[in-house]
Amino acid sequence: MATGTRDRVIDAALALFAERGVAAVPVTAIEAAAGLAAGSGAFYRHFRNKTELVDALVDRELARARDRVPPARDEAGSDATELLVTRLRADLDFLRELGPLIHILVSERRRNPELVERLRSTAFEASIESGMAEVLSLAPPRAVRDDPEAAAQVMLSAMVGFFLAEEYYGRPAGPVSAERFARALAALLTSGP
Amino acid sequence: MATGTRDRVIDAALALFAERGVAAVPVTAIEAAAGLAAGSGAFYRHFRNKTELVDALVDRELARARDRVPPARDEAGSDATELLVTRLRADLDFLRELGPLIHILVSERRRNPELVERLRSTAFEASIESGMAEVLSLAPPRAVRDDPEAAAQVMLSAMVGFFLAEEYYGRPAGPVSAERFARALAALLTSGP
DNA sequence: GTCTATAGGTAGATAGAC
DNA sequence: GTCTATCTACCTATAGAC
Repeated sequence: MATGTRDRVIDAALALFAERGVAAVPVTAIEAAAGLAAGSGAFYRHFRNKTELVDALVDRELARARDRVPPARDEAGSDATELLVTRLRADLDFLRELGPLIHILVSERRRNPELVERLRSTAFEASIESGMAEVLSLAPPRAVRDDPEAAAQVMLSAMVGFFLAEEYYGRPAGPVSAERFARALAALLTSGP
Repeated sequence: MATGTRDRVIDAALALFAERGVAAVPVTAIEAAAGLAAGSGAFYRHFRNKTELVDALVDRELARARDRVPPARDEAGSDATELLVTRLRADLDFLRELGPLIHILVSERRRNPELVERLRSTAFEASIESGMAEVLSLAPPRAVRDDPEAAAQVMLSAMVGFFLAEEYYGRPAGPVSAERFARALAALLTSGP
């Protein structure tokens, strides 16, 4: 059916865009990957053009990310550092799931600045806010209490920086594993006077 | 003279690539920006093709970055946190200077994986190493002493994450300024038991 | 080395049969 | 809705005069 094909096209495009970049994937390749004849204009029965496909793809994937249910946290028998390590690991897994979408958003930022602003004013600010609440709930050291908002941005920036290094280099960029990284970050944010 | 034009072409390309992305800039636009007639093949007297231009550009800019002389640090009357804040601010300025090159490297990573690996095994690992030495020299808290390598990667990741958010969003992404950010990060890395 | 002119290729998008 | 066929636009790269 029609809607089935439309979603197959989006699925195919998502995989191809993540692997090669939006600009480098011709519509014909998307058609082929979606089970349509390459070079037939079948694609254009579902999207006016490639730009509209990217918009639909980003909308669909952002909505999917927004609807994600955060895992309930199990506080039994854990100290503040352990609780934060658990959260950071979950956040990193979430970032990894979003990897393909993130690459597309980065490469499309010039074509769609309005989307960038939407993302900043929702995802970014919400992350700072929830990070601040989380870290303040964990008996934080003075360096965090002095400026919780800045500490939350340090936490978010470190996570994003670690994730992007992993993605960019195609593997852990150095000898520090995700586990070790999360533990070091959590220790900095929860230990001290 | 010949070499003069070649460098003008690289300069023009660097600016255009940073602004629009490598793939979106036709050779004709580079010619125009370099003071050559658009559509004349004058470009091809200096580079075999666009790929070779990108390679030359990246080589030149990486060498320029490598040859940068780090500013001597003035330790008079400063405590550990202040010293680190100063270093972090200088590092952020350096990242900002490298902005155009970084965008190009990111967008070209699929076309030139060998360059990515060269960058990882030199710039990334050197940054961790020097960051580790720096932070250990500043009477660090236990969280840093426990795993200095991981703490150094937290520092590097936070800096890169902050910088990239600024670049991606086209302005400071949140209410936390670079100054506040550097101060919070330095406090986390130098205060505590 | 730079120009005018152009060949040749690739990708976006449409027309019309089925 | 999907196909075959094709039109158009743009871009890379070359030829040959100056």
